[in-house]
Amino acid sequence: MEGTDKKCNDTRERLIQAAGEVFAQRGFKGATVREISRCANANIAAVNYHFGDKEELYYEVLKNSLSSVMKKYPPDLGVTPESTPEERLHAFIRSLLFRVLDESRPTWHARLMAREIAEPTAALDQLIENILGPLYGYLTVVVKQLISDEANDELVHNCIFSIMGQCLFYHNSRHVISKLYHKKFGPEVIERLSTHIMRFSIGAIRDLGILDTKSAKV
Amino acid sequence: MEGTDKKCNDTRERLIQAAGEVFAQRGFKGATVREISRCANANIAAVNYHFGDKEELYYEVLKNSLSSVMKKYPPDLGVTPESTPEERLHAFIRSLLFRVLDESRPTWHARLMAREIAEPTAALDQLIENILGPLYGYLTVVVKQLISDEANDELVHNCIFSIMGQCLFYHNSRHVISKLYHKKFGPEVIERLSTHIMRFSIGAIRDLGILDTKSAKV
Amino acid sequence: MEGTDKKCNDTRERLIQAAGEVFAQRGFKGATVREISRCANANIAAVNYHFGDKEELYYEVLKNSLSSVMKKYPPDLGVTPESTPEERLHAFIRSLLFRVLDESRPTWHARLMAREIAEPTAALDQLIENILGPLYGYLTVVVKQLISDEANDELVHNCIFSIMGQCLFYHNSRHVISKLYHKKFGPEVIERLSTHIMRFSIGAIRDLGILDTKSAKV
Amino acid sequence: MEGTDKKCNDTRERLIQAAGEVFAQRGFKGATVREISRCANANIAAVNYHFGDKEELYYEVLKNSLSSVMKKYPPDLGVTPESTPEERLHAFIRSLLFRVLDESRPTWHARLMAREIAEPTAALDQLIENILGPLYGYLTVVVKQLISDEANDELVHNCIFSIMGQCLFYHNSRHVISKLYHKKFGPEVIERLSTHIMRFSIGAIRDLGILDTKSAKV
DNA sequence: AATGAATGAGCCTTCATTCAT
DNA sequence: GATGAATGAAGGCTCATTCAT
Repeated sequence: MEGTDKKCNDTRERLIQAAGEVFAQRGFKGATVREISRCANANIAAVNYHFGDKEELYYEVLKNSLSSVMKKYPPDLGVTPESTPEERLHAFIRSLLFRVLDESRPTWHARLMAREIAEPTAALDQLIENILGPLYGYLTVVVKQLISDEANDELVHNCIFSIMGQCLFYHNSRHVISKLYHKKFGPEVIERLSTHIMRFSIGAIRDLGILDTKSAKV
Repeated sequence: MEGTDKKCNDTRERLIQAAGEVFAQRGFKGATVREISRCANANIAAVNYHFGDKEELYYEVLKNSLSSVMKKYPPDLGVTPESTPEERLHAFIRSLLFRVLDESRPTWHARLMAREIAEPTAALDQLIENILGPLYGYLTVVVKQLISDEANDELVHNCIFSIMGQCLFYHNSRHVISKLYHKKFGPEVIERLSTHIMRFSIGAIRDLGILDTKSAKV
Repeated sequence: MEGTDKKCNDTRERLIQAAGEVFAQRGFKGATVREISRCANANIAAVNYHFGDKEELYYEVLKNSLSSVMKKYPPDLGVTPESTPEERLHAFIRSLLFRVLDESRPTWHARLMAREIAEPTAALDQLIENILGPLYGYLTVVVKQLISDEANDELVHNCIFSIMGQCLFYHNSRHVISKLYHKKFGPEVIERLSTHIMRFSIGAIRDLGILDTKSAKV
Repeated sequence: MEGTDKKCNDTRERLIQAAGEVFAQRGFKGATVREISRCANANIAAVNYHFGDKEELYYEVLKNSLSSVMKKYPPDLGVTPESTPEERLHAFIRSLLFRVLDESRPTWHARLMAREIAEPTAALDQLIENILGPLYGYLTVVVKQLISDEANDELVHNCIFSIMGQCLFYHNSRHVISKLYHKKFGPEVIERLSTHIMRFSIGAIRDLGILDTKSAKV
């Protein structure tokens, strides 16, 4: 009994893993059920048997991705209650960069989400609710601490976008960067990039914070 | 006389325009020759007649896009020889944001390029050589002027990426942003965003420049 | 048990039979996958599923044809070890004529080979290696026995070609013959033709053999 | 005036020549109007303009071929009124072999006819009436002279077929021959082949003639 | 529960032909 | 008279899906 269940869950699980890889690499349209099945060492009908159709498989993959990522990378990864806002920001950036750039591990989770962000399907809402919303919320708190709790909302949003944009850029433009500057994103490089983005952002926020405080006073 | 030319070039031109829209919206794989032909009010065989095949049409669209964009938005758009580096940076950011975000005009050019950047085809090299290379080069000069002509190369690159990342973020994450913050990117909003990115970046660069100068002195 | 196998092999087999007919009648280019599928009572995608593509189906048909023909018509069909060379030659001619002309059975095998001989594809090598080579080899032995074991090689080849040519003519020119002489190739006619070719060839070979023996003596 | 006519007839003539080559090489189905037009340095619409459609062009090519061949190779080529039947037969065979095998000249005429014989179109009747009928008729006379004027009709026909078959074999099986025996058909080889066929046939006919005369006497 | 076979819609492309000048 | 553009039917093939076991 357990054997069959195991076999069955095994196939299901292998399909999700394989589909994750393939969807992340080729996109929803570019991925074929045949390739996914082959990568998962499963029958071609297995996808429809286990998930109904290709689209449902995609949602399942994304859902699986969300819970997996939420477990592995809590938003406050590596910070203690006593950490300064600067430390929190650095940890946030570092964590995001590693998730998005490190290709030494099977990181199709982040790459798949990047795809979903750029070209949303019906699953975007789930992604926002479970991952992106909390992520942006956490970053909002950190940025507010850096500026001032009474900071102008628009300014805070803009700062968040500036930080997120810097991080995601390295993923979205990775092909151009590697063609233009022959750069590969090994762990040390990622480490230095995260330091740069942290400094760049903190310098900027301090500057803007002063302006904001002034204008707020007026 | 004009009639024949017009008729003949007309179909070809209509195909390019239609293909631009469809490729930008659905990607190369997702786009179908049938839809493109229909949008262009052309026969389905017209694509093959004028361009040989779908791939060649795609290249032609991109090439057309390049020259069109290069004409409309020269890298130093709106600056005079006497402009300060800050003014140049602002102009650069503003121009980039408008190209990428303004949906009041048929802006498939920029959207198509964003696709090509995220998921390159064989045409990426052309795009880099004709557009992205010069763009990054121009920005490099401006950033160097802001920091110091002898600035550390890695620092300069990182700053460029930070600026580009902030701008492109609004395109790549537009769906998420509009869902999370119900923001639409009208002209005034874009104007304010560009001011923000300019200030954010200049504040940061000054900060980093001081650090860099110090370390250089050591 | 038998049911599943039967159903499954059935479609594949039906496709091969139907493709044989259609290829033999219309040639590789003239045949359409749609017509083959229809003749085989199969879905149009079945060809792709079972054989990959049209070309691979063609090879499979020809390969199937080879083994089928080799089983039914061994080169020494109907002769005993004690048969005289004349009897062997008659049996050879008779067998070849029946294979090529008898339209009372589905003889697309021979007609398909005739096509392949006249307008070869990449599959010609297989045909030569498995069928034509042995066939010509067997005929060579018989002709050598009729002339002399030390017969001039060129003479032997020429005699083989003369014999083969006489036989194949009735296939290649069948339309012209039936228009000019209103001849249909029923079994008795084929029987008489084979007798004619046998006599014609033996008379000729004896004549030439005498000449050859003389010149060899000189 | 003459210029335009010349130009016009020129195009028409070039189309026929080009179509002859292409039809002979690829067959009716395999040939494309585009390739023919290109080979003839003509516009793609020229075929339909001058001939109505592809099929009509084919007929025109064949008709042209007939008259051209009839002029160049009269059935009694190279024989005098005093020639013996043996000399006539040799001349006939030699002429046929050269027409069919000699690839040093543009001999698409014969190759096209060979195609038409193997896979007739509606134009076969013309071919038979104008070329093949007279050809077979001439050969009938020669063979009758060799046997006896009162020879059995069936025997005469069979002998004709045996002779024609030997000749055409070298064309129809040329690919197999060159693969099996690495033979190329240069002028000297053709010369020797025609001598062989002549001897082979005359030897055979004499033999059969004796038999026939005997049976006729009975 | 799980599979290999079968399906039909839809893809890009090629073709002979016709149209408008 | 002659041409380049445009047409639509049909080609081979791929795909996600369903069927029959």
